[in-house]
Amino acid sequence: MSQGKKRKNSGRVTLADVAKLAGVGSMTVSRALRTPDLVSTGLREKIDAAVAQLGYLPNKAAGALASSQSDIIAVILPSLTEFATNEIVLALKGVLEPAGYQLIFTASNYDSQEEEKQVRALLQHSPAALILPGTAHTSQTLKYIENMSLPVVELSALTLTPVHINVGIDHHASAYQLTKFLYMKGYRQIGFIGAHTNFGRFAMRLAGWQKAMIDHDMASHRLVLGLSEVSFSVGAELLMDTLARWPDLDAVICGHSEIAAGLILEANKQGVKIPEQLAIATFEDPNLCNTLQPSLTTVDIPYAEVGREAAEALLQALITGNRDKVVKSLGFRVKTRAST
Amino acid sequence: MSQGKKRKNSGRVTLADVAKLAGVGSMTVSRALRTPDLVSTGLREKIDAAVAQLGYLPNKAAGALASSQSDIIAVILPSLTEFATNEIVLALKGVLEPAGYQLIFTASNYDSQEEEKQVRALLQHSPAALILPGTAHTSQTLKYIENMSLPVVELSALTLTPVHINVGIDHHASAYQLTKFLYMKGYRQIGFIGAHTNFGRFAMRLAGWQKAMIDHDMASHRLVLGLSEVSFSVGAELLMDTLARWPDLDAVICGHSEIAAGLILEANKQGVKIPEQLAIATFEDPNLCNTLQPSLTTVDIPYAEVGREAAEALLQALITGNRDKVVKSLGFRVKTRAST
DNA sequence: AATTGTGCTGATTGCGCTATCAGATAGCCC
DNA sequence: GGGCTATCTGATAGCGCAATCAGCACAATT
Repeated sequence: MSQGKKRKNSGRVTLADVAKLAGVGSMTVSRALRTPDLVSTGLREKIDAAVAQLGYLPNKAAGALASSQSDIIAVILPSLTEFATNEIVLALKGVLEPAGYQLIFTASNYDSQEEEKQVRALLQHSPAALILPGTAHTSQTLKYIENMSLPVVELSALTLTPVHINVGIDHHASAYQLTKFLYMKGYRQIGFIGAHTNFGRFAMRLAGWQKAMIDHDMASHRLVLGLSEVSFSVGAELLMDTLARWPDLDAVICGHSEIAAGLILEANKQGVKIPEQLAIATFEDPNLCNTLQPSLTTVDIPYAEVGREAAEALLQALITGNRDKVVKSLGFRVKTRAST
Repeated sequence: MSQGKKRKNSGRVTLADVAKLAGVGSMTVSRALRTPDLVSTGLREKIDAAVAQLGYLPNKAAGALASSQSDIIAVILPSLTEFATNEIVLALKGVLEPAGYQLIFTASNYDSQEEEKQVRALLQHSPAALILPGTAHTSQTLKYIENMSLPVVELSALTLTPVHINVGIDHHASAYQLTKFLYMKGYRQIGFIGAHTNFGRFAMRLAGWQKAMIDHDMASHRLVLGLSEVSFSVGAELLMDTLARWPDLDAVICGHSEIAAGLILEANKQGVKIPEQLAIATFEDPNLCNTLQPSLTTVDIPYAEVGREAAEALLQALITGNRDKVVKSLGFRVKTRAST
């Protein structure tokens, strides 16, 4: 027997096993798998056969270590359960997975401290790129990112100081436009209902509404903020409260479509006529908003496009190594439906 | 100058850098980070300071290679855009991330060939465990899994030949029960509308409906299968077709809640009275089904519980190293709403 | 006082792979 | 035929970390 090795190998099939079976050097196997053109046909076939016979799977951890390159792209989203998330995830996958990247997702729950934790965890996997929400980041987060010097994408919201690539929507403007739209329709007592309003795009929407109200000489004080989570039932609760508080309200903008949906369901129950007694408008989820009765006027936001554009810009940056700042603002439009 | 190294290091801060700054050996740093109790207080503090000063982040690829252990858990889901997915993902994250694991998700789109590709890609990251849909796997998939000898969870559907841990729902029985429920309510001409019916749980539901129809001496031929994707609009299209084809239909079970939703929306438009003219029942998505008017009778399926139970069983297997087969079937119940 | 622990630390080695470079072989030109 | 690419192959070293084990100081035991 040979004198015991200091450490036993993991038992996996390795490059060396394939090389031995094929009767070549392990470097040739490595090449045959990654750059087949550089290997002669004969050897390549022998190697492919050996790979198939052994069911060899490369160990990417070892590869990443040796080449300091990884095919992992880390994605942090604000939440995993929103319409926007779904659209963006599908778009990112659609572009990046065919290009050979593996995506890892986590959620920050609109909390920059939590985001920092996630960044710390994800960067340990040496990802090829990092995708985050286009919101404020902690200074530690920025330091980590700088240390790793990798391509970074900030998504969904536009930011004043982009790290690298920033693809998003001007949420402030979208709320402004929506408010203006209601103004044009003749509404004057326009309220705003939201929650989580200190975070991300919701804060921007609130500000956009306020600005529009002031610019058009309307009173901007009719504001209700739910304290708990965003959900149908919160919307339902808020309806009667709001009406009791401001009986003269003729329209309301909801920061989230879930809340708007809750409002409508409750209005139907209570016999409040939409839009005759109260017009409702909101953002984002066309599927939900079209399902409701009456259907809901929304600002349609092209999240799929946000994801696609971001992924494509990132791919460019990965290929060319170019780290110039890229900022792209995508449009939106008010989609009129029955609720206004 | 020293004679140039054969390869330059990646520029990252490494354990050795931290060690040098703290004036200790790198092995001590490694210990201080992973098993702080084994390091004396003085050194530990010096090391912590050095880590903070340098912003050191461990390289998990290197760690995984050295220890042949990884904190990655690979998850393959049938689809990323379904209610079930959302619930399961949140439940898995809720249990496994606090335990220190990092989840990677991909989708197989109900295609076992695609699943095989995903398994091949994911196993290259040497995950600590693999979570897949509890459906049939290709023989190559099984071979890969066997070679890696890692804990495996099959989720959502029960399988006849579990690889290891299998937590799921008896979808066949759920459809049987739902059909029986309609029978008890007095319906006799019960149809089934679906799509994707050759895959996963939808096939089981179809079979469950058929069995129940036969067992209760009802005619089991009123079946409509949409060819395209599952969506509201497909449901809308199918309604009038179905009614034209089988005017005597008094109830219909939809394999997917999206289709049921489409049916209801279209029925409202066309003036078809639900449930007077046609009762509708379906599965899964309580949020959607409660939002619709009339609300939809469903089989409620506790996907969150599926995810949680699976994650906990997996955690046990990871900790104890136990590879005994575990099969867990979770219950379901018919939730009566206005549509029946 | 000699022995045996006990607690802590660091040198060395190897995980499986790829970068690098040195050979080997074949083809080509003058 | 000798030199010279062009093309292919493999030996070696090292990526950053953790397993292993040896060493060392000091306490406890007899």
